[in-house]
Amino acid sequence: MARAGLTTERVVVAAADLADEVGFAHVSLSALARRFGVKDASLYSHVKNLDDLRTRIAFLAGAEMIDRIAEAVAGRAGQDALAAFADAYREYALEHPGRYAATQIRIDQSLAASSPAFARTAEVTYGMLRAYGLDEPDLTDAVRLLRSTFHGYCALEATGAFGASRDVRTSWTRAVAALHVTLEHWPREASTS
Amino acid sequence: MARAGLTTERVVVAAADLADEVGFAHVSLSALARRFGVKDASLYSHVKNLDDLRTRIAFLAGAEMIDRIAEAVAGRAGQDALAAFADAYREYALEHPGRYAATQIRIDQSLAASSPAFARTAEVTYGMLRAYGLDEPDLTDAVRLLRSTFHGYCALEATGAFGASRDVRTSWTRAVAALHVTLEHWPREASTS
DNA sequence: GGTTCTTGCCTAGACGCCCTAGGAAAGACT
DNA sequence: AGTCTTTCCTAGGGCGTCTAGGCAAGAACC
Repeated sequence: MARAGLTTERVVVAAADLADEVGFAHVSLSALARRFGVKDASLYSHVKNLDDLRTRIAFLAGAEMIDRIAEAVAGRAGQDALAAFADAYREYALEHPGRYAATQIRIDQSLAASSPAFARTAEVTYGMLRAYGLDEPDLTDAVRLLRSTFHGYCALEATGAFGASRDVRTSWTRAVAALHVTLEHWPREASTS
Repeated sequence: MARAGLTTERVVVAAADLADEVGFAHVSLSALARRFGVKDASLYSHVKNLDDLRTRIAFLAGAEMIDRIAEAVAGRAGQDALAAFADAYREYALEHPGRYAATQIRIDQSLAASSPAFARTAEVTYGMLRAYGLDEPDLTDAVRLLRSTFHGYCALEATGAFGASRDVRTSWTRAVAALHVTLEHWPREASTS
């Protein structure tokens, strides 16, 4: 019988595609095996188990996403960089809902630390904020605010939590603009009540 | 054989408790039945199926949550009201991770519209924002920004996405303070570029 | 108090998904 | 050609969802 030519890489990419189509929660080894024309037991040579597969999708998505963001941010600074970062983030989340959902799973802290994508994400994010002249611990607070807003908006938009009344893109643009103003006038740590 | 005394209400509450303990994604009818000392098929008299159960948990959680928020906001205005709203929101999400996760599932728009909790949520939220004097469509944009930040922060905190370095409560307080400033200086629609 | 009716919980069973153990054969290497 | 490695297989157990049909607990009636 001709072999399907599976590799861990191919399996994970196919799983990520499947996630984008049917939703991350509905990714199953059975469905994936069906897609390859293979029995589900065969996949266990390439992936430890379902949890391992999910983690691998998360790392794949994280790497893809930060690549797109880094490219968008390159050569920009200040509000320009922030807007580029935000739009690239949201576009990835909308284009790849399954992959994006994967990035939100709980990942072992030490495992995450060893990933180049995580380091790169921190680097790009903090780099983008450099123009605002914040120092620690303000910087961490600001990053947390940004991540929260970006993720929250995309998550809510993806689940259809926003009514259709007002254009979703416009609200996004204005939210990002508001964040820019917030960053410019960020109260320094000493002034916290 | 003595009956377990199941009702839809009791089943849903037990399911919500189970969700808080093991995570919303791991709520199963089997586990729930086990908890009641009952066969899983028995639950189908009280709940249509797993999806129905999940939706009911979501409505329960949504109602509980807005009750807590409304109580916290009552009698406050401006920054006070915003902080009370935000803290009540976050506390609920942290105390009841499973219930909170349930509120994030996709719910049929018309089904949601018929829920009193949804109307109440809109009422309380828009009421809290009254002090900032915003009109539509700015109001909708502002609500979307608030929801995004609140949800994003809680979701990231819940999945352990924030490193342990900086106190999570402090970052939250400062994020809420930043939102207050943003709302006070919200650029009116006409001035949008 | 007995009879009837409703309905709560049951058994039985189909089907899907996760995962392990062990076997067969395709393709690489000598 | 013979050997080795690796890929994919079959077989099977465990757990989860869900349906169909049955029995008996407890309420409702006489």
